[in-house]
Amino acid sequence: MDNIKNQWIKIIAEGLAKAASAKGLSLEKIEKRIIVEHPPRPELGDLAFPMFPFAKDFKTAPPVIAGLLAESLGELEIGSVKTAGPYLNAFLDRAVVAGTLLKVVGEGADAYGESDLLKNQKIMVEFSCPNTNKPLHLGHLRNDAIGESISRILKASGADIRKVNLINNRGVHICKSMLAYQKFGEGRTPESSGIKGDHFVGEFYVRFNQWSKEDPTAEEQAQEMLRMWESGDAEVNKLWETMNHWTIEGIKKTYESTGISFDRYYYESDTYLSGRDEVMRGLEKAVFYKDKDGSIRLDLSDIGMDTKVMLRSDGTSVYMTQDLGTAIARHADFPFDRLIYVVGAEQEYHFKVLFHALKKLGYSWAQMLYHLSYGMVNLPEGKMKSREGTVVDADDLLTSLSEMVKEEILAKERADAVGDVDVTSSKIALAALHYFLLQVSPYKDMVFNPKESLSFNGNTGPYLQYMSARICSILDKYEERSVEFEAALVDSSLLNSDAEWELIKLVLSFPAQVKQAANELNPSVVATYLYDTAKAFGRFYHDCPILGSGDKNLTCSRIALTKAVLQVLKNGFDLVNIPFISKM
RNA sequence: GCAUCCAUAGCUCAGCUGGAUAGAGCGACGGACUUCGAAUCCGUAGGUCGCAGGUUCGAAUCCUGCUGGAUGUACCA
Repeated sequence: MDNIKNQWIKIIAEGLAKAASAKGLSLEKIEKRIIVEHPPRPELGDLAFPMFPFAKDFKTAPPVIAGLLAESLGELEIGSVKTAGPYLNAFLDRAVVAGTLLKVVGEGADAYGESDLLKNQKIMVEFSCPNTNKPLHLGHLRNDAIGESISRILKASGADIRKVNLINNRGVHICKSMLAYQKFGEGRTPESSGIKGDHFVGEFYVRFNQWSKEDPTAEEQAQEMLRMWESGDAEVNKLWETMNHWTIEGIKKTYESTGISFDRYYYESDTYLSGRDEVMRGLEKAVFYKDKDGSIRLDLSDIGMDTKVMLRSDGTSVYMTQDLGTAIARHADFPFDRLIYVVGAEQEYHFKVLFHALKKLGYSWAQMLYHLSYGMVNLPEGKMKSREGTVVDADDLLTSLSEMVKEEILAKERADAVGDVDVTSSKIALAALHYFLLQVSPYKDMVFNPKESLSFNGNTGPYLQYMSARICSILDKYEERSVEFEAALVDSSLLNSDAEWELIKLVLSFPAQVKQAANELNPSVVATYLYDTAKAFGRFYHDCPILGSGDKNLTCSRIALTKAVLQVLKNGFDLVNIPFISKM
């Protein structure tokens, strides 16, 4: 589609130049000034060229220029033009375009949509970053969905991607669940109690908060445990290792069930020490300074901010300390051209300071760091609050979604057709969830209504899956009846109805959509595109009988188009982590 | 207080570097299954694009101010 647009820009530029010289005028940088748009309604044409920008050159009204241009263009081989007020609209030659489509998106074109936009670029993407004291919640699911999808989109754009996680496994909040386990655990384990590890540990975190209400020394005891941990106390460390393992194993199971993966895990417990060393070096180099209160700080007055603590007065680390260490370790491991932190908008200040600190420390790559800031997930009743117990647990949500899907499958009596009902249910549930989370622009806050928003009708993930499943079923039938169509030929000129034409244009615009998503770091571009395409297919197969078209060649051509649509849906699903299923 | 972000249909969201009559879904109402699975399709109703200025031939989009909301402004993460 890009090629087609560029061809037209050249033609329009030549036409304008000709029209201008006929009036004794000469235009400069015509091609760059030409704007290509899509007319608001398809019957107006396929491409639109507004003439407003040339009004001053010609010293005439845009509608007149459009007329002059149409005249100077005359008859064209690649389509036709028509004036519409101040616009010159182009109608593409449908047969030619359809022909190129079928060539480009042949069967098995798994690479369709990929580009070399970011060729030779090393990009690291950090996302998820859970604490090891409780299981994942809905907020993490948005983070995971964005991180995974962005990584896939950038990879499809040619980048060398490294997905990384950072496990927040140290600090007083971790000690709280450990302490509660010591007090109330009675030696139980996730295995012995039959509870997933992260949930098991999470229960003790909740237990601590209950206990701390009864016992005023609880907080103090947790602090003491942190000191013991930092000083390397063997017993505390053993407990820490055990409980961390439980949580991480549990969280990894959630990743597995949501299709999220990482190339490398970093652990805060490994990086906070190197971060501390880095702060000390920064102190020597006078990048940081020692405050009167004994803490080591960074002066941010040069960027209009206050000061920020890099290391506590007692020498222990803060969040900033370990993030410095982590960033440096990462660049050593994988010399990235870009590092994208997928982290909530509430941490914008933190990253501003982090990036500035690294710059001041002399790391030239500090300017390659980017905070992909995303908004909160709220509930219809308001914010999720752990104190009020309104936090939506990730595993629980996935389970209840799957249950809802399963009921639907049974109600529609599709159980026999889909094969394994549970597997299919969870795949559909995942599609509902991921589509819902990714269809919203990342930077915006969003409302998650578990009851209404995750319906399986309309603008949803399951709708997309439904359309692709329908395609599969049509293609199966076509194969079954292949004898009937043996001698048929694909003839792109037969695909000339409006429904087919809209579909063809959509399929051809897929690579451009992926590029846009990569440039904007915005998976919702792909999500929206997939919905538009699925919807256009829905219209097409209602309007245009495929197997029963009454003409072998037409059927064969429509099958080729249908296959192209399936290919685009498949490739697009992968970018937004929606499982492809052939039956539902 | 200051800083950043957000405000589009009853609800949830799209709207590309400014361009033609602002679009979907849900919900409401009305149609379409003896014909490729109706988790579908088609139609109707529903909008002062928060308010007020400005730039421009032209603004939902860019600028300024205001109102409302979110977040941040920790030796928490």
